[in-house]
Amino acid sequence: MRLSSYFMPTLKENPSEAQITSHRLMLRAGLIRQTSAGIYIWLPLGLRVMRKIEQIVREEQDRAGAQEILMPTIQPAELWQESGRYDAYGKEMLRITDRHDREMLYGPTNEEMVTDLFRNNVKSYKDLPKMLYHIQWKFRDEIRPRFGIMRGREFLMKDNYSFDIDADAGRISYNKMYVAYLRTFARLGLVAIPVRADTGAIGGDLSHEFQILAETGESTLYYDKEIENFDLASLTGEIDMQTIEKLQSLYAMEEEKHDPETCPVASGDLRTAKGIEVGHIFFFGTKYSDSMNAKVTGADGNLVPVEMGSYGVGVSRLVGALIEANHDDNGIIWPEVVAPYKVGLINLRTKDDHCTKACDDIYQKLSALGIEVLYDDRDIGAGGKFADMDLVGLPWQLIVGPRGLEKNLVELKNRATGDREELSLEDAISRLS
RNA sequence: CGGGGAGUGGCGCAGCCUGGUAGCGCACCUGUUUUGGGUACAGGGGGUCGCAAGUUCGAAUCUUGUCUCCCCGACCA
Repeated sequence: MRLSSYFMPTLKENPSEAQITSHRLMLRAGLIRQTSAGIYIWLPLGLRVMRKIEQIVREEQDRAGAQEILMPTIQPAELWQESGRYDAYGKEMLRITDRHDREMLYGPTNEEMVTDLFRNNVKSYKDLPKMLYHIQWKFRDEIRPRFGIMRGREFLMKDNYSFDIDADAGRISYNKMYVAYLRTFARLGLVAIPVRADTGAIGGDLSHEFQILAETGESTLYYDKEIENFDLASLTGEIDMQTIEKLQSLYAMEEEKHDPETCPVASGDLRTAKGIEVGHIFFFGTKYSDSMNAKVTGADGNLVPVEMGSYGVGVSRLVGALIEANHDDNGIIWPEVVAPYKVGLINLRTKDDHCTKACDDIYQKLSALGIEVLYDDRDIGAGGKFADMDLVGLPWQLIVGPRGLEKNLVELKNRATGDREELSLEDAISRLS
């Protein structure tokens, strides 16, 4: 992509409304723009990052045996009246009336809808287990949206729902998602600690939140320091049951679940930290299948309510969380797996025909190799290009100017380490492929 | 919802107290210059001051109402 024609409105100064780093950088690097409190437009660069995160989440869901569907954002109130949550949910639910005076709502989550789908179409234990997920926009009318995308009112969430014949099978589905989450966050290069959590409005007795440690986090965590021995950011391979059991046996609690009186961990071994909740998994059994009459015929011929769980990942929130975890004073530092482009090609002298020719040539070669390149071919000063490229945070910068070209050299800069290397054109291209 | 702060060109801000129809930096456009970390100079375009009502000869400035945004708290799949 040529920057001269790309929509990437960067800001030199910090917008006054943004307090935390990720919010500031998302505005400054041209990832998002706010339209009203907690509601944002995703600009090209931000959308590319979100799509990449979404894809990693999707791949791990599929790998765990879940099947992707797409449910609507607008739901009929009847389903929620049936489960009893229409009244229970309160003002966080955005209620809408259509032209026929029918009560509708913008979905904050989809348990009711997916339970309805299930009961209408699945009748036998032979069709179980099933896991159905979608990646869809949600709306929660938060009392106070804040921190940019991190606590927005509209947000993109992956939510998966499991259906099993009994509680034991349900626990297996739960653990499959537990593993999928460990792998998902590890692939994103994040250390996400699974902590036991309150089940809140969802209900049930088993729940883990996946928390990324960050000072700007809204949750408070207490955990056994032994958890730090797990290399959580590296769990991208097969994860055996032993690891799961060990990890789940260690003390790790979200604030509401932590009780200093009964905590078994010695105070010297107890860590406390702030965390950003990026995932939350629940096993709630028959809470919805009972109230909504979602039953299947068991092997013995009797009808039994299905055992269910639900599993959420805050996809849009992860964009912010990744920035909180990966930045410096100059801007964002994207991990390569989610970077909007892999390489930023900087033409230091667009008016120099030789230099521009060389850059055009590199751009074509890299593009032909399938490498995502953001090519700064704008007619502005070198300083601005360096500053923008650092701000936007692409993993590699390929800096090309007349001075180096005289010696047939270009400069390759690693955004994360700041290391620079002078290479021949050919070597630079092969290093990036 | 309780407490606090703020709405003046795209962004950051000054002006408001002591009313006289708007200013600075950045960004933008033109030209020259410069070019390896936001180059310099000159010229230029753009706002009626969140909205409404009121006071006044006259309101960005005073009064009242209202909307929006931000921060702290409560809240929170």
